[in-house]
Amino acid sequence: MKSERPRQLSTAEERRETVLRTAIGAFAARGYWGTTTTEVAKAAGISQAYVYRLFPNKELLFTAVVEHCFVLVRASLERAAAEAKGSSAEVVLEAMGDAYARLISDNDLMLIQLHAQAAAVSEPAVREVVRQGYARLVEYVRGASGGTDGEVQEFFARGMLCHLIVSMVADEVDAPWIRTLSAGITHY
Amino acid sequence: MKSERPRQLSTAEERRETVLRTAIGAFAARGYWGTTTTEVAKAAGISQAYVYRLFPNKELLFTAVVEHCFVLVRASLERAAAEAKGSSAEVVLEAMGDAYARLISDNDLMLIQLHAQAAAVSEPAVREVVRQGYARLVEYVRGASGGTDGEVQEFFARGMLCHLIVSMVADEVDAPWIRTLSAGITHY
DNA sequence: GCCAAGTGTGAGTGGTTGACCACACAAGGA
DNA sequence: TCCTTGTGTGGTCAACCACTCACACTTGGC
Repeated sequence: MKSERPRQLSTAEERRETVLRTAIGAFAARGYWGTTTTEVAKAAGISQAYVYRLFPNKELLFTAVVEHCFVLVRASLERAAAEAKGSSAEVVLEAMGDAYARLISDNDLMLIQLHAQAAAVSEPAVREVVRQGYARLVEYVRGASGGTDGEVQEFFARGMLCHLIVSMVADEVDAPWIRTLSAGITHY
Repeated sequence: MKSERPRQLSTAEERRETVLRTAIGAFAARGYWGTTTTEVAKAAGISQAYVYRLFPNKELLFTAVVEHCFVLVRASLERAAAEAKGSSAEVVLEAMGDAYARLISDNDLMLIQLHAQAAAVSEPAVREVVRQGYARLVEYVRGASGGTDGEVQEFFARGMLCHLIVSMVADEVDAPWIRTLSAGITHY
């Protein structure tokens, strides 16, 4: 017979997905080295020991989270590109930029990208995931928009500028230099 | 009588400067949370205990290093702007970009900026230094180049793109997406 | 030579971290 | 009912971290 609640315990796979989702918020604040596995466990509502049942070690946990974020970003761009299909490269890129702005309105997605970049410097496994992530992203943006190399490059340059603005919590500051940096960058 | 070597011990001020200089290399790899004060001490050739005589705590040590890096970057841009004085905004900005490319050819300067950005997210003291640093940088670039808001913005956007390229150690990879991202970015 | 001020370190301290393991409990088929 | 398989945790541990302190050595003025 089927019980009322489908299950009392989750399957390991379900738990892994929960951890992946909630760990974004945990790692977003202090990145790879500054975030403890206990914090990740608390965010997922499980014990710290169980984190190590689901992931072999901290590095693979982090790389899985980063990979998951890249998937989310790509999915968001795909939706935007689908809606703007058939338009000029400029319009498609603008739609993608807008989708990105919406996606990261809670900032955590973007902060993971920033922290992944920082960790990539000295952690080869993270570097590989970041490379793969941007490789697919760049090729997807190029293909879906049909933009030139220059347009695609500028698309990502603006994305990186977003990281800077968010990491400085620029919306707390009102000054000419901030307005210059964030000109034309939508903020939801 | 005057001894052969002017001094056997350094003054505290000299030591502080040594630490500031050498700590750039130490923090460049793993950033604020991933770098231990022991590593900083080793890079400076002093004991870990003495680091704490020269700086009250790790946070103020790191912010001092970040501040020092901003000073170096600004000085480099100033030299470039002085040489290109009187030219059009485009030429001055190009000279500055080239100077920046030369300055960070060893990558450590840039990596400190990246790690400072990452730490700024959750460390208010670091955030303040980063804000101040970019505030002066943006205003200086605007003033010295006479460029429009858009030109200045693009100048910094390209700088951020540099951070991404360096953090991924992109020069190890040869692929279309890498060439798209790093098109026109000088590499010494 | 003496002494006060400054430079520098070895040897810790308390607290935290990533990782591990024995064990308890739930599920569900035989 | 029993028993295998899988879910989940408390308790622990060695290693490590930021930070401290007592103490030794140098310097330079007298």
